[in-house]
Amino acid sequence: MIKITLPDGAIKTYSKGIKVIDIARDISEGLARKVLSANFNDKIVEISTPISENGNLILYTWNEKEGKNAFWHSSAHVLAQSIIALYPNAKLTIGPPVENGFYYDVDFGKTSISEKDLLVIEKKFMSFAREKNNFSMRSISKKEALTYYLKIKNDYKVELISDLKDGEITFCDHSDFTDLCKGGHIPNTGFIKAVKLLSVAGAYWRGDETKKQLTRIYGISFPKQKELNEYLSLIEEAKKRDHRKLGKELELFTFSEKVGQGLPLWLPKGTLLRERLENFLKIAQKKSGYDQVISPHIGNKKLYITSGHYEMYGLDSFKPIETPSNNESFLLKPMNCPHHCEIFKAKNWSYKDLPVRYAEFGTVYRYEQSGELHGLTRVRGFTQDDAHIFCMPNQLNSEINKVIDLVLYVFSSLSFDNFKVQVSLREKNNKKKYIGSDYNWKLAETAIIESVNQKKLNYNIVYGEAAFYGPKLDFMVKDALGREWQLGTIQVDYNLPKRFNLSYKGKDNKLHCPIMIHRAPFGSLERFIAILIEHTAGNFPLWITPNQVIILTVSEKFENYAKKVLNFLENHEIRALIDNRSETIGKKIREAEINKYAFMIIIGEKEMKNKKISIRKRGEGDVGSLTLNKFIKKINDDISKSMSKFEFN
RNA sequence: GCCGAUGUAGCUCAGCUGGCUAGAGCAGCUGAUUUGUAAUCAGCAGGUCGUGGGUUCGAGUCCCUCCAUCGGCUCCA
Repeated sequence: MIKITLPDGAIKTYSKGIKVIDIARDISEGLARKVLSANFNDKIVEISTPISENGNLILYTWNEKEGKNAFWHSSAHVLAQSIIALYPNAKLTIGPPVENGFYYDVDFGKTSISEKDLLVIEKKFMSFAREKNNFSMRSISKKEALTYYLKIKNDYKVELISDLKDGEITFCDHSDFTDLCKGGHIPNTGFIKAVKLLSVAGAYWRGDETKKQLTRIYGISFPKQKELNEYLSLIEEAKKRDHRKLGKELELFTFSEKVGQGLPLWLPKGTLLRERLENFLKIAQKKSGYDQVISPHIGNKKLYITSGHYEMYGLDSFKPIETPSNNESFLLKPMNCPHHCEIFKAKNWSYKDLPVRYAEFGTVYRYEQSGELHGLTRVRGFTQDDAHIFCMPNQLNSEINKVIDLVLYVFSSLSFDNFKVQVSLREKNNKKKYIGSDYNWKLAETAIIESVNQKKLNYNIVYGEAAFYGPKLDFMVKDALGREWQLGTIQVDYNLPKRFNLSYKGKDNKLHCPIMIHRAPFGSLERFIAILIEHTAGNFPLWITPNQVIILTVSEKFENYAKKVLNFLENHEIRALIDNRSETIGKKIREAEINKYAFMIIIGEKEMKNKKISIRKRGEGDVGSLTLNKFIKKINDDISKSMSKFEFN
C-alpha cells in the first residue's frame, strides 16, 4: 500500500501501482472526467501513470495553468501529426505550449507555408483529434532514439537527443505518430474539441539568428467549441483597444511615410496628454530632489566611445553625422547618460552634495530593425523620462528604494496595477556583451535585489536582459493582446562613472568615484502612452484626458449661454469646448461619445431659463442637471478621485 | 534584418475567374433645417488603385522590384 497526500493535506491509502486517473475517480467521478494532468512529487505525470510510492499528488484540470499546458502540449502533438500527414517530408523540431495555445517549429524544406494552408491542416487536425487516440509514453535508449531520427533524417531531433542523457529519453506515441517527448499529456486526443491555427511565422532554430529559420505554426485549442469562439471574440475586443487604432481615431498621434518609419508625430490632443504626464512627473521629481537639465540631440562620437555605447551599438545605429570641415563625427543621441555624466563633471563635488539627481525628458534616436517597429511601443525616436542619480555607496540602497517608490507612485496614479517586476541580470556564459568587473556587477546586483526584497516586491530574475553597463530592475506591463512591454526601469551602474572619470571629494579629503543610478518610471512617454491607451481603451483618467468636457447646444440659439458656461469652466481650469454646429443634439452626443469626452453638457431652452446645465457622462448617459457651481465641485471631486491612491513623499 | 500576410478617397470597406469614363458609407464643402440625450435632408467635391518595372489588344485584378503596415522570430543602450 502507498500513501498519497493531496493538496488539502488529506492522506489517502491506495494499492501500489494505482493510476492517477483511478485516484481522481476515487475522489469524485466529476474530477475523473475533468482531470487533464497531474504533478506527483514535483514531477509532471500522465493521467495513466501508475503510482508506486508514497508522495504528494496534485491533479490539474482545464482551470489550472498546468492543465492547459498539458492540453496544449498534447495539441502540439496532433498538429505535428497533421503536418506530417500532409507534408511527409517536413522535419519536426520542437512544439511547446505557450501562454495562449501552442506552436510547432517545422522545417518544411523548400515548401513555403502560408495562412491559406492552415485551414487544410486545421481540418486534418480535427479529424485526427476525433479519433480519440491515447497518448502513451515509452522509454527508449539513446541509441535507439538516435537511430529512429537518423533514419527519417531529422537532424534537429538528433541534435536534441544528443544533448539528453541515456536512460532519460522518452517517446510519446498516439495513433501511428511518434515524437520525442518528456511527457505531460491529456489522456487522449478526443478531449480536443476545437482548434484554431492562428498564424505562421519564421522562427530561428534554437532562437539563434545565425541558425536556420524554421516555420512556426501557432495554434490554440479548447475542450469546447464555445470556448474557442469566446477566445476569438475576446481577441476581437482587444483589437478595438489597439493604441494604433485609437491613436488615429482620437487624434493623438500619427505616422508619415515621408517623415520616416518609427518616427511618431504628436497631434495636438496627444501632445496635451503627454505634457500633462510630463508635468505630473516633474512635480513628483521636484518633490524628490531632482534637478531638471537639458542636453542636445546630438553628441560627439568621442562621447559614445568613452561611454562604450559606440563599441556596443555603433554599427547598428544611425550613421554618424559628419561636419563639413574639421572632419568631426556626431551621433544622434541614443541615450542621455553620457551627457548627464558630463553635466556632473562641470563642477567639483563634495560628499556633502551627494546624491545629485539630474532629470531630463530626453529625446533619443535608435536604429531599431524595421521588423521590430510597432506603433508607439517600439519606435526610432522617443522621449525617455530619464534621470541619473550620482550617489555614494552608503546612499545607494535608500536611493534605489526612493526610485522604486516613485515608479510605484507613477504606476498607481494611472491604475497600472497589473505589472511584473523583473530583475534583469547578465547572461551567465556570455560576459563579453558587458563592460566592467565581476566584482562591481556583483555589488550592483546585490543592491537591486536587496531593495526589491525590502520593498517586498514579487520579482523574477531573467538572465541576459541586463544593460551592457549594469543590471536592471524592470517593470513589465502587458498590452491589450497580452504582449509584455518594459516600462519603468531602474539600473545600477558602477561602470560609466569610472569611464567618465567622475569623482567627488570624500570626508577623507580623497577623490572617490560615485555610483550612478539610471532610472525612468515611464520608460518612454511613447510606450507608456501606448499602454495607457490600451488599458483605458482611450477612456483616460479624468485628470489627464484631453477631452474633459464638451458643451453641446440644442440649437445655435443658445450659443451665448454656452459661451458663458465655457468661460466659467475655463476659469476653473476645466478643459472644455463648444459644439455649436447646426446638427441635431443626437448627432452631437454620438460624436462626443465616440470621441470619448468624459462629460457632455447639454444646453437648451430649459437650462438657460433655470440657470442650470444638463450633464451626460460618457458611457452612462443622462445624469441629470446641476448648477454650474455644483458641477465644478462634482468634476473636481471626480478629478481628484481619478488621481493616485498611493502615498508618496 | 528574417518568415508569412496586407496595401483601392482623410477613415472603414466593395470591385467575381484581367474587359467600357473605379464604387459605397462616414468625414469634408455648399445649401436647407434650429433641432432635447448615440447618425436631419439634398447637392458638390475628393482616387496617377502604395512605388517602379514587366506580361497582355487591354492590368485595381497576373508576375517581379522597392516602400509602408500587420502577426511572429531575432534584436532592444
